[in-house]
Amino acid sequence: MKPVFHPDIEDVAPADVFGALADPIRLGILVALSDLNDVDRARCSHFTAFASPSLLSYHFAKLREAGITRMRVEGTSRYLSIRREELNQRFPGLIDSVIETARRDPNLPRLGPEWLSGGEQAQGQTSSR
Amino acid sequence: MKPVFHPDIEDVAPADVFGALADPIRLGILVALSDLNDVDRARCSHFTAFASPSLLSYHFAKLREAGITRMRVEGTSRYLSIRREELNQRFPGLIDSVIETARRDPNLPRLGPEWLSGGEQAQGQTSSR
DNA sequence: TTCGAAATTCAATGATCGTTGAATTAAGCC
DNA sequence: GGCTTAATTCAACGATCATTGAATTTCGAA
Repeated sequence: MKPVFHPDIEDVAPADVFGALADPIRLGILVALSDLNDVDRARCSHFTAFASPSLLSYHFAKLREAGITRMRVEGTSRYLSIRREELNQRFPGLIDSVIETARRDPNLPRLGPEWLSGGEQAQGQTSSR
Repeated sequence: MKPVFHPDIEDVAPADVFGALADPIRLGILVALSDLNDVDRARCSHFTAFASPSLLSYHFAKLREAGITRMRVEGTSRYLSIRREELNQRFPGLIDSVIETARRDPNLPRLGPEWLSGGEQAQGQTSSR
């Protein structure tokens, strides 16, 4: 499997980053990734409530191409995470205040509690559905 | 003169702010406003090196409508400033890390030194031009 | 009252954006 | 092999974007 393109963090311009943040769905994804205590627990399919699969693919690509997220391929699944260390090295403090700002926005799409809590339980459907 | 529309800061969404920041010219304007020690010393015409007058008008409007800048009308001139207190109240810490991030970008348009230093001298042309 | 400077408005352009839905790829499993 | 699931790709759409250049508004000063 071809392992997805990620830009070198030094090639990312501030305007590109802000462009990628200029959308409620993408801000929702970013907050959700942050809520997942980060690394590699977020499969793309966790976000089906946010938008259709093809639209999600589009938004994932935007975030990735702007240097904000990393995507790890494993089988037919993809795992997302925020490129925290690199972002903090290149734009110190920025990503945290962005996430903090987005987290306070009540109009962003949010992850259901079934994905949040610990992350260790079996991931079958929850009662109501 | 009709005194220009400014959105209530509470009506500004994070995604709107990031949208307004997703452009090098606007980031350049923002950094320049910040460099001008803020309040009300920045006339629109200070930015003629950044773009054509009509394009500048367009970018000024974007920043203003996103709640980032304030525009004070005085005669035929307009004075720009950053809505710092309001932004900090609504999105604590955000605008400072945005400006700090933008300030480090070497590719943004910048103000010539004739506008910067003290701001008290006569504003005639500088030697070379 | 005419002139000039400051800035905006307007119409037009090509580019990019967000969204849809259908088709496609790729891997794991019976 | 043939399903099923995960996710992407592609073509299309209308909307918004950045940019241009010409016309317009507004005010102050000669």
